[in-house]
Amino acid sequence: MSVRVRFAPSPTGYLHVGGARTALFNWLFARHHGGSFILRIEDTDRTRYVPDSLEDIMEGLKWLGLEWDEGPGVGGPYGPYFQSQRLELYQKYAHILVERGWAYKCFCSPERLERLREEQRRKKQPPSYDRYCRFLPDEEKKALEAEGRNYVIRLKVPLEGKTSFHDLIHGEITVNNVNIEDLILLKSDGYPTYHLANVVDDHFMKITHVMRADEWIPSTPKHILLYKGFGWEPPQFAHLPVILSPTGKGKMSKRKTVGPDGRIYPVLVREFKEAGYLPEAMFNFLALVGWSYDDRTEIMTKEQLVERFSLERVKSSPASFSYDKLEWMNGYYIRQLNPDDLANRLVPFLQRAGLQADFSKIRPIVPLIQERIKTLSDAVALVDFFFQEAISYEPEALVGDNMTPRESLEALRRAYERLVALPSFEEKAIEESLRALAADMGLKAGQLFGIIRTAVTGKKVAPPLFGSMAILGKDRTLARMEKALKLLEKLAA
RNA sequence: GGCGCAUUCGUCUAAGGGUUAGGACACGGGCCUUUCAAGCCCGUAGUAGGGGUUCGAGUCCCCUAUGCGCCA
Repeated sequence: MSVRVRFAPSPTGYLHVGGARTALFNWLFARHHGGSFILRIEDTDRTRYVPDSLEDIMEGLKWLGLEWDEGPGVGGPYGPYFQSQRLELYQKYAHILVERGWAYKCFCSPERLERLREEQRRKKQPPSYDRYCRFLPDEEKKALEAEGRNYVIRLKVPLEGKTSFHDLIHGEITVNNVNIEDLILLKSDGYPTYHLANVVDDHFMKITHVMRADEWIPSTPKHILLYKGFGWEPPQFAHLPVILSPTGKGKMSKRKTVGPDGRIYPVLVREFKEAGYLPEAMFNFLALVGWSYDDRTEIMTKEQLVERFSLERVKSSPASFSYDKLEWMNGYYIRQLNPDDLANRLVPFLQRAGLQADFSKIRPIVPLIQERIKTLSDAVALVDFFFQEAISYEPEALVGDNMTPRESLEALRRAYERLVALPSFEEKAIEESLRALAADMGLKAGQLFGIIRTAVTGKKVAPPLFGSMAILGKDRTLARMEKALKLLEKLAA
């Protein structure tokens, strides 16, 4: 039997890294086994619906390269893939369960349930339904139904015994049935709860492996009971470790975007994209959250990950999300890009920052910055001076290390004269000329170049100087130096 | 509160009962160097605590602690 797995998000929020990792593991598992990856939308909670979220989820998956074989947009033989379009199915099967004696109608009013909860709270008991309607005589039930009273359908959980299942990651998990309450399967408005819809869909969509986050472990025994009630073979379960925020406190998905240090920490896939992370780096990084290949291999292509992925090597303990490591890996992936590719990816980031950038202008700059950026957005602060007509900086920054303003002025003036006289404004020629000048003047290279760097780029930290000057061109370089000379004259006066 | 899951360097992880407990990120130092990076070399640092089982425990069992999650 071929492997069929699904990612089943609710359109109640944008795609976050936790969801993305779950989707990724499902996708890897499917591809590894030559099976199918299905996208199913669990949109039965109308109150929490977030309008853009469906699009965001699909875009996020596509950005990461997790294309689905069945689901929205592509269809498939087991649709529809929106739960809101399958309501009759859930209703039908809820009632089948009632007929089979595995579930019952519950007519308890919200008021009675509230009183019950109140009382349990007072007695410090765990709140749970007291199964009042489960033991209601048939005639009474019929009467209530004839009256037209609203009802929900609840699962008739065995009053004793244990329910257990084998988890592919955690091993045997067992709970006592007394700890499971008679959960609602079908609400009074005819909408299913998560549990019912999930089990019915997984069955009819022929899902073979359910891979989802750890937090669903406590629900799984309920699902097992449902499968039993229906007489269906349950799928295999694999509960993935949760992703914790970098502090290790709390789930990553609940983390706030702005950290205590004021920095922006993305949590949504779209935020990572906007921050300039590469999808291939995210893919590689996310694969390593809770899974590893061996004791040393970390950089892996998509193909290698598909080839190597296995559930046996998924950890059972939670992992906290390391922005440091992601940044490093993203930088690594950026360095591996071919320069044309990188230039293309940089364009939108520079344009969004207000720079008049296009491929032809950026391409020559790429070799100067490729190994200096960790995210695509890092490039902005490094290259803005290429695109601005006027650059600004503190005049004091023009003074060389261990030099006076007067000495700095002299050095810059002589540098200017040499550059004016240069027949070719090539990187190599510029460097040779200025190195010779430093030697002539008895200056350290860093002293002279530091002055020029500020004059030309307006920065203390910038891409390699001579290459930058060559790209900037003779006219613009000299104009900036003239401006700097004036500033230095004032300082030296 | 009840139930569940988890615990190896700061972080991510490796170690089919027997290794000087390995690698990566981060951090520190050095080399290279026009700044910053990148690259290379070196280093700091870990089996939560306590009991067992065993010739031998990071690895198996129990307890405690702590963290996380689920149910309201």
